[in-house]
Amino acid sequence: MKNILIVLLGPTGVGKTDISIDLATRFNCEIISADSRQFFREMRIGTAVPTDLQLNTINHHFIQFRQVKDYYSSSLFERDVLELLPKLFSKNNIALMTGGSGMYIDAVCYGIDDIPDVDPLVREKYISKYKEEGIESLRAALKLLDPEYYSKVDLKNYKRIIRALEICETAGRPYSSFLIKQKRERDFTKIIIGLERNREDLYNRINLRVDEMVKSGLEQEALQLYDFRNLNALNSVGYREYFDFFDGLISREKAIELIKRNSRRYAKRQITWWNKNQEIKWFSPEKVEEIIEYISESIKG
RNA sequence: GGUCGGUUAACCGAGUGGCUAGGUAGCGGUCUGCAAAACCGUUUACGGCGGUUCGAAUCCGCCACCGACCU
Repeated sequence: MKNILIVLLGPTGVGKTDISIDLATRFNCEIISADSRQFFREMRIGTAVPTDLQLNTINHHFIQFRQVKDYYSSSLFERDVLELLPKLFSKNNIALMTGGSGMYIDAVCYGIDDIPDVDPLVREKYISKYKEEGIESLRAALKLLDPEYYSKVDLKNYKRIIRALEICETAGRPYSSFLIKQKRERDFTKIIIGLERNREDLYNRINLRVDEMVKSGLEQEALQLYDFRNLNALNSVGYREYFDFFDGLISREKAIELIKRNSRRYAKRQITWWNKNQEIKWFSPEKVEEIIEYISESIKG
């Protein structure tokens, strides 16, 4: 019997969590969360982690298993998921992965090139270089070390340039030489389900959900994480806006308004990411029966 | 009824005769390691009708609407 990974994806607020519970119950499988912020145990309200009831009903993996100070990446996620899957498949040939982090999902589904780990000090060096000398000096360095990538990158995006530079230095060869971009074969079948709603409904849901998070104490949660505000994990919608409020830069109302806006934009970016993936079969979250039917058919076929 | 001020894109808002202000929201996109990140692109509007002018958002007249004050 072949192993199957059902992937349930969709923009933030579309309704993935509830459906993932339905599907996991129906197919008697466990859930792998592919949400780059739900990984962190200190971030609960702002990342809309499943309820305790949901977590108790279905076995979840990769939820709140790291601390905000920990380093984690899509590559580590690929490794960890591929390590976990055989264990899940030994119990049942179906597993369900759900989430909204496009790059993490792609890493599991299609693989990601092997690129050496970077010494944090090297990274620090280039970050300082950027801060002190500006992006122009980064460009100049990249042009020298990796002209091929230089001709392709977005030269205004300092993050991309820094990444390339730190790899060049660590490996002693151009970053672009690592970018094979070959899809990896997987020993399981993927069934990729996308959830979509019309834009207006989605945005209304996002706005309402933010209000609910606020009622549930998002401000308090953010306040507790204030000391960690410079960590990458906290450079997240729902937290950084509150940090600005704590710093007196904006009003509380403004912070909440910005959380809504930034969540909407995030959702749009997610949609854009998936737009070009022809493997995704899209459904309305209202049509759970159709999704189940589609999965059942795919499993048989 | 009168006097004055105002009416600019979804919103805010600058612009006094020719040269697409700007901002925000929205929309579209990029993407191989902290990705809920970072970055890029984008909407040619001047309340209505006439007039002056080679040319009007800009000047003139009338009308409509909004606001303030007067009666």
